[in-house]
Amino acid sequence: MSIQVTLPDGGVKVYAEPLSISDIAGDISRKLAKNALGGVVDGKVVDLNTILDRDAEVRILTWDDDEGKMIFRHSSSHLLAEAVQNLYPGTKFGIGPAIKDGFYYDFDSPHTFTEDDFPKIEAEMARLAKENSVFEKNIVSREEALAYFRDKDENYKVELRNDLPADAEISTYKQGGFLDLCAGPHLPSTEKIKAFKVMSIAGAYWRGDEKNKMLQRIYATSFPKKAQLEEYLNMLEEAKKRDHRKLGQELGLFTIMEEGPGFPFFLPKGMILRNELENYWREIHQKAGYEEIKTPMMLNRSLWEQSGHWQNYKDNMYFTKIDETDFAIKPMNCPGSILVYKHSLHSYRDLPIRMGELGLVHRHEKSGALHGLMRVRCFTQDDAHIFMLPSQIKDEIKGVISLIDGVYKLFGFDYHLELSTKPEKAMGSDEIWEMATNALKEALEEESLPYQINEGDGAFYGPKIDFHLTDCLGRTWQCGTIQLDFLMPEKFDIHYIGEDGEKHRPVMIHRVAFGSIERFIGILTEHFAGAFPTWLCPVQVRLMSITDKQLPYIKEICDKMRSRGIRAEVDARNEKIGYKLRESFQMKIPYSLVAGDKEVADGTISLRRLGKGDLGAVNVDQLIEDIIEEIKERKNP
RNA sequence: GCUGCUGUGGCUCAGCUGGUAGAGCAGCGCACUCGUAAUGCGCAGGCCAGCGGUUCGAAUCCGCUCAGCAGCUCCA
Repeated sequence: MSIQVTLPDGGVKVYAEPLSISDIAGDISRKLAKNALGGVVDGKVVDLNTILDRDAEVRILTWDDDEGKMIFRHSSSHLLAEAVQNLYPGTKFGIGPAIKDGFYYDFDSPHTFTEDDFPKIEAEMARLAKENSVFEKNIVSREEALAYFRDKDENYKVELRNDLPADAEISTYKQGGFLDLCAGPHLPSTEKIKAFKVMSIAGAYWRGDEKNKMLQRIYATSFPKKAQLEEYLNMLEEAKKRDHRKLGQELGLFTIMEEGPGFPFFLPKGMILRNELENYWREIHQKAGYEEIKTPMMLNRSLWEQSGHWQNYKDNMYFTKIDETDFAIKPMNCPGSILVYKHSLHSYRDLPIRMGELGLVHRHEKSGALHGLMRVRCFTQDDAHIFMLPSQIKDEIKGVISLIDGVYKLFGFDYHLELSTKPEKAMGSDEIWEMATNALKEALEEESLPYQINEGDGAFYGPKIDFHLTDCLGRTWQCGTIQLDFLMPEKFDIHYIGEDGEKHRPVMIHRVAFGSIERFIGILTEHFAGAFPTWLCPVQVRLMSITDKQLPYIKEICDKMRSRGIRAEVDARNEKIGYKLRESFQMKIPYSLVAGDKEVADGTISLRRLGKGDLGAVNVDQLIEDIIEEIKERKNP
């Protein structure tokens, strides 16, 4: 008998006797043996010490593989649980999975954890890791599992065990003095876990259900090397510096006051940025054949009942009364757009009709959900609704995809697509849903765009394509969405007159590119760390003089720039040049221009470009043309 | 909404175990007229989130409310 192992590169190794994944790694190279964290056998992730006794395709997992990281972090979470078990007797255990960037474990403990406990927990974890306990796997019967955890009064584990399918193989892993109900896989032993840090503590509902008890969740992260942990912590620091709430405050873009929780105020500087975004938006939509409308912020309740929003979202809507009649503040723009469509008759020749609206919507978000500009109670959707013939669906979807693609490319965002399918609270028949979902799929496939399926995450009236963009720190944000809708046209009984002179039902697309302008500004702020492209900058140029003597000279240049549409200002304060420059940099102003006697004599100006240092004296007129060009082209820094 | 934490001048923060507020920055004034990330001096600015309680006395202790932060839940 021999065992044939096929490796990812297509290479085949033949072994005479059963052997472990770890042995295979060792046979490939010493380095791989050292770095191996687990394996994949015929597509299944397994422990490194799993014995292979048959032919299989094998891949060795290291830290470079996502699955490898998951194994490492999952084992780390068991280490955390063991530390907590030792330090805080009486604690019951929930679940402890690996997540992106780390892991957590949920505890139900008589002790209330605080940050002060972190060093103690870390020290205990370090002690346990050094003991290099082996992760022992045991297959147990349902009864054994039940008996063990019931005896220990581990009611959460008992619940988990009870919910496992009757034919499921139940396994436990034990390292040191900690035994957990766990499917694995795990590291061979704890010694590889060299660098870890307890990050935070937070409440979390048992099994993610807000009806259940809230447990204490300890978040932590771990790495094979100390340097990697340091790097990760530095990245977090960087993200913290870029926090749009902090930068929004420092740069004077927006503020949120106690008087209006979740209702942001845009300050003059933020308003400039916002208007620039909206100008850009109007420009590209006008080119793409959209018309712009504005619909009322408050409309009769019956409209929302007709659309289905009342039934689905009334708890998150704001209401008021006018003369005994209920009105709702709009949480969405589509019913308004539909009324505009209905307002006149449409011929098939007029379709598609693309109606855009920068619509201010209000939604009652729970107080705990609010977060700067990212999650607010009123925001502006850069919305549009396309009414079209069924035959136009694919082309319109492609058109929208290309429009949104252009928006993200402009800011240098990468993105990926997700297709969200029928949710539980969907309206409409399965046939309609299938038709709509297939239309979206076909459009994506014809454009050869890769996408993931996001099962059950569609809107109640239709499936959607979501754009998830990645910022420069690698974080992802869901922004654009394209929703295909056969239902609203029916609910609102809208139609067009076809070639045959009869009434027909149009199909609708709902779509946004920015998503929420407020949120997009938040994302841009973090993406650019406040150093926006010049075209978006509230102040594009700041002029300063060495002494008061050159003030008239820079004022003249400032006027010239302003007359050409550049947002320039003079810092006329009687301060040293270093002081004035410092503030200019802190305000992330792209162009800092300095004039002393030399520049006045030569008719030049000294240029210091944000992030590029002192560029020396330049010709003023040429500089003006360059800046105008940069703004016009909407170049990135 | 839930769990935990926080709330002091425009901003960032100090204020030990309760004795009725302090700094830096920003602002204003004066002097200096200066070459690429903070010139010096002076002035002004706070019912310590709000309400109630304990106490001879509360920014400090307790309760409630509001707001914020980190998660959870939710996000058409």
